[in-house]
Amino acid sequence: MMFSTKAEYGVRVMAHLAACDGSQPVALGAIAEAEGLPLAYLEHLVQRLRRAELVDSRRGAHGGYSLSRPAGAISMAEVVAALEGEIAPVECISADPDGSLVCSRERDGGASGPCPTKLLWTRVQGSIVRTLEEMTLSDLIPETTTKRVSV
Amino acid sequence: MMFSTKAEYGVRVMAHLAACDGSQPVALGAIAEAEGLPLAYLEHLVQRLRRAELVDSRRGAHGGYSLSRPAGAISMAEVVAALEGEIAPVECISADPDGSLVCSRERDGGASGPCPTKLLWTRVQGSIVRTLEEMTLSDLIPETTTKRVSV
DNA sequence: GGTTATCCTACCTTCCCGGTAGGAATGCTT
DNA sequence: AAGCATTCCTACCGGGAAGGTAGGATAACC
Repeated sequence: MMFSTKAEYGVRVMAHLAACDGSQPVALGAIAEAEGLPLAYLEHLVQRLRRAELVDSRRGAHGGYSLSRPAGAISMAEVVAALEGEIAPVECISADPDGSLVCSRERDGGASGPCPTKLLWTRVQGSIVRTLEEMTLSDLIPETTTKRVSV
Repeated sequence: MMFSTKAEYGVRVMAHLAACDGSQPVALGAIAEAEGLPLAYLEHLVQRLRRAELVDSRRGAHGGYSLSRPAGAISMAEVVAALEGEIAPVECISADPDGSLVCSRERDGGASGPCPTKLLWTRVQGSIVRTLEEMTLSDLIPETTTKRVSV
């Protein structure tokens, strides 16, 4: 298992929101009950989604959460990144904008060339990120479930 | 970080073996020292590789490990699977040859259709497995390091 | 004002990762 | 045969994170 339940649960919440009519916010309690997940735990996850500006929140009675954008405009890469953090298969590949972190293999001044395993992990990372970016929330909700209001 | 150091270290060991002349086994202690990794820990990992029949072992003096097959015939998918176990991004996708495990969303008799998030995770899994299967150990070792004996 | 909900912080518990330890088995070498 | 090098096996352990709980503060609606 490579992703934690943060991603698993969080994606479900997003899918649930996408499946609902977005005209009014959905209370997290309703989602928790429908999905059979602990409310208190979902609260943590949805906060991440909110800070990433993927959902809007309304407090108070009849409050809840709603997608900040149409489902088709929210890539799964954004969702997973918000929940799980940076997408990197191994520490070797962990983001270093400044390139400070090199595989321990590269410490020796690069005489032996770059870490031979780096190629593998960058490719794996690339393929994961690419497939996540190719999908949006709207790809998760079957047509029948989508609001057919405007039909 | 999605893969543990088991995969990271184990792949390094395999890459090291692939880079060495395979005519005689390499002691794990030498690899541990060269890669700067704890020997006692590598022993665990290399046992997994051995049980998966990816490496051959020879005990006693001048013993060690060697690839069981030419590097080009060992896919990285095999290596990672041996080290990390089944490749599944989330529990939802965890292998059930018999299909017994369904997402909790699918418990309700499937009235609401299959778990909407399943599509996402199966695609992610597919892309990971595919890229791992496309690469072999020989892709990790630069030409210069490869034995140019038979040239 | 009371109710409904989000928001925030702190805590707790269980699991597994990364690593250690110690020895038994095996095979060279002398 | 003795000794050494190395794999093999089992057990153990400490720390950290994941998964989850608790309690209250804040905000909006009625």
